[in-house]
Amino acid sequence: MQKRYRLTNSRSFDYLYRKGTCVREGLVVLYYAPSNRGMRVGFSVSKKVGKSVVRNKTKRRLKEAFRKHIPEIKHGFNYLVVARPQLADCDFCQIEEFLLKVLAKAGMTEAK
RNA sequence: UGAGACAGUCGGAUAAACGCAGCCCGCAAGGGGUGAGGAAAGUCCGGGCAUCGCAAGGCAGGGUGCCGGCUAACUACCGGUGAAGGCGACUUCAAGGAAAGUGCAACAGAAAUAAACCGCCCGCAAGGGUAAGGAUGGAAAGGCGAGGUAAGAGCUCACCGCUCGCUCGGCGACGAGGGAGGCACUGUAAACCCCACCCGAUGCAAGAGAAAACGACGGUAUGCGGUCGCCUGCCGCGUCGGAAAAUCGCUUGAGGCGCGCGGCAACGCGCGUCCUAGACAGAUGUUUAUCCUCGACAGAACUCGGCUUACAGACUGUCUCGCCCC
RNA sequence: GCACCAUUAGCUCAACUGGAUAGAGCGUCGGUCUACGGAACCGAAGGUUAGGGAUUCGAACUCCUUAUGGUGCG
Repeated sequence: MQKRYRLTNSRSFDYLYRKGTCVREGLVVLYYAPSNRGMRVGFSVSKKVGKSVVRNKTKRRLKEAFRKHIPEIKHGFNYLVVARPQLADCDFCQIEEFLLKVLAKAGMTEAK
């Protein structure tokens, strides 16, 4: 995922946690809020998920899943994807499925 | 063939497509190449590097403690000595001083650093001699045997231990031999302590750029401040905002690999060769194909040398003890 | 990343300078009382002193090491 799509400071994270709309689906939680600088996304995998190896792997898979679907996702919003602990046990297909579901529930996927 | 000791190595492979982080080439489009570990971990020691006030003196505090070597440095590495354990290969050990001084040693026991409860002997008794035997304890006055005696006793003797000289070997710790003393002198220093040696503090969130203009508050040296707990000494004259981000530090280093030489080894020297992550919400994933033994512990954040801890499985070398066969 | 602290019964804390049996409150369980319950009173159970090793005659206490939890520094 290219750098221009990333959230890069903790202020944005705090803003999304406080003011963003929250949608839960399965083992993935999504926060989103309107943005005036295109689309940006951050990923949060806490220490509850596991050790550093497990957390990094989970985060990479989330990134890859998000990246595959960037063209279908509405721009003009900031997103924050939070992983729940059991997500570390899922394979990539499940993670992708959870991500698409939560985005659909939020109404952020554009009809093809 | 079985059991074991020590040392060491590897840590799924190959290919393609789409992606990610630096780097290089290119005007651009794009292309090329590189990309986690043996422990990257814990942060237990020691350095490099950086800043602080000249890093100076003293006290306090801390660390280390057989000998020799190695190193940038270390108590942690290597080799040896001694002690303990193991049939053995081999392993483990913070291993100076208790005769500088102080403290502690519960309970038990007659008695705990000191001598008399029972006992034994002499004696009518009073009293005296004695440290063999007894129970306690972690520790009980060198051990054991013989002589000796009223009974006993290093009182005497042999052996062993201890202490102090001597000779020889070793750089040394120490070892071997032989001699003398005649047992005074319990343990504990990871108790205080003594002796010897070492240590300034803070850590890349260090710090550099970086210095200010200006504004607000305070207001005079017997004071205040200044990366040492205290003192001396030294230096400066206040505090806050301005000030936040980007950049640098940031990867060529006591570097890796190979060969040769010296050394038992740690390690050193020489030659050749390679450049091999450098992010800052923080880079390794997804899909497909083939193969196998179906893949453990685990993710760099300034850096290096050690230590410790985690680890599926596979492999190599040297050695020890047993059993069987020739 | 760096610097530190703590761990004792189910919970909150004691235990002196290392000395034998690790103690208190709350909670739990049993009993007395009551028609029943609460309160009160009586009694009991509950401990690998976080794990391992070392020093010592002897360790909750001293030393080393590991684990877990927590704190500070932008």
